Amino acid sequence: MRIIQSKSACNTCTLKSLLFTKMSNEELQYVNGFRQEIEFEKGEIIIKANDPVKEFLYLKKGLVKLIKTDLQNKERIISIARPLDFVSLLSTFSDTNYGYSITALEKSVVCSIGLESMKDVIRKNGVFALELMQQISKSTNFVLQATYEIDNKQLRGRIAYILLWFAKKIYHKNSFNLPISRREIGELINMTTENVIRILSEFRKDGIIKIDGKNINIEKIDMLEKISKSG
Amino acid sequence: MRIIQSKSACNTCTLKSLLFTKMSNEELQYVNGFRQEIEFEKGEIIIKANDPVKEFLYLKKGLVKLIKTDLQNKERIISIARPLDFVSLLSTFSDTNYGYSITALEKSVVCSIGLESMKDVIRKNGVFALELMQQISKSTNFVLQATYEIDNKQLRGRIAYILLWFAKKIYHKNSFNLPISRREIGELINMTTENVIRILSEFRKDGIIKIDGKNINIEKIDMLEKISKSG
DNA sequence: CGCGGCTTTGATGTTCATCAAGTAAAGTGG
DNA sequence: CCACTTTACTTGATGAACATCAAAGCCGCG
Repeated sequence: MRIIQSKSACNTCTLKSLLFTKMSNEELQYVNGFRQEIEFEKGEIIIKANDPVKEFLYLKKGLVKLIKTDLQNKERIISIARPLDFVSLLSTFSDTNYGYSITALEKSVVCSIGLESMKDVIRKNGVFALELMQQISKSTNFVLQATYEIDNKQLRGRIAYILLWFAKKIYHKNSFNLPISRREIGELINMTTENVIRILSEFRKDGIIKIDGKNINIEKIDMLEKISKSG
Repeated sequence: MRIIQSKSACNTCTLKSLLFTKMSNEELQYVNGFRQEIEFEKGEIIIKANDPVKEFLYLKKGLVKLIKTDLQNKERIISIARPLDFVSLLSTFSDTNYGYSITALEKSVVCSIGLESMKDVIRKNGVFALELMQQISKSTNFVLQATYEIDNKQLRGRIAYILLWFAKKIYHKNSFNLPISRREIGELINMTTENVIRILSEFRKDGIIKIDGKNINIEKIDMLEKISKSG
């Protein structure tokens, strides 16, 4: 973890386009004063569950995972977030403490804005608040939707679903390196490591995908679609 | 379904205390002009999935369920909502159409406020917006949290969990009438009707609960707690 | 009165987790 | 840089948890 001496500022940030268009220049400068850019190495913990929520976080570069740990210490990955995802949205405005942990899956840069300064802007700028609300709802909706979909599928359907998700939503191509281990895939789609491996092997034997370590090559995307849909 | 000619208004409503404390009197009167009170009989559909979101809904009286239907037409109950729950929160500000259906489990009265009038207030009143945001986050967090918890338990744990939930969160006593059928319990905690019945019978035989049709009487609440926790 | 939906119990089969055991890969410390 | 340890990956065998199928009684409703 390393705090970056950033020369950039919110109002000139190329990423502000997404959400912060509803903020005035003054407001952007204001929150910029409470902003830090922090770099995390692969594997580093960004937020620990139960930490107090003191910041509004968003991901500028990299890839992170959000994890919930249950009473039996079993981990479940809630979501994998890419740049521009507002990674702390699930807890930021509801709880005083985080309900999950956040870990970097690759070298990542996070913008951390002091929570109180964000709240100040929200209180004063209802248009921005509305925009942010829609963003929060969309994020949580996505997580809920995905969770239900996955849990209704059988194991083969889950693997198909997640491979398609990586191909379409994260990497935008049919060949990519998995950013997570087999075990983590299991935590993401609720199955054991052994079965993740078994079914990946099945898909390989059936000629649906090619595997070389973490590298995945989707050969028959229509088959995957079918398996994913049929459950 | 019947529109009630209500003599009451938002600013005198006893329920405004929860959320609408952050609205001014003028604002309350304003949204009141776009407000309808609607009564639904048990079993009536309040919102159908894919309906356009035109209103902000909250439950004044009764009990409702939120249902998601998947591609295989399998239903899953997302949540059961009591009065003061803002039943449409999950979709209201994120989608143009509802992602789930809402059905009355008993005779219910719903306040329906025109969405645009609500948005007007949000845009002008950031303090209210912040309050609403926290409410949205709490609702979705609860749903997510419950979903993960339930899915990590085995069947006996799920039944124990849901019985305790009804006793503690809905009826506030150890004897109550189930508002839903065995099949619906299955849809709520992700198991088949047969197994819901089977495990309820087991609990009965073990003297943990008494059952008479829809009436449930919890005899050994500590046992239920234990079963719920141990998974 | 009969029909469909809800409830119940038992029998059967499938899906999946668990256990075991071994190989490969990746850190770690001297 | 090499021995050592740990972590990731892989395959097979076993058993448990759960869904599915089947059959019958019950109740409310047209």
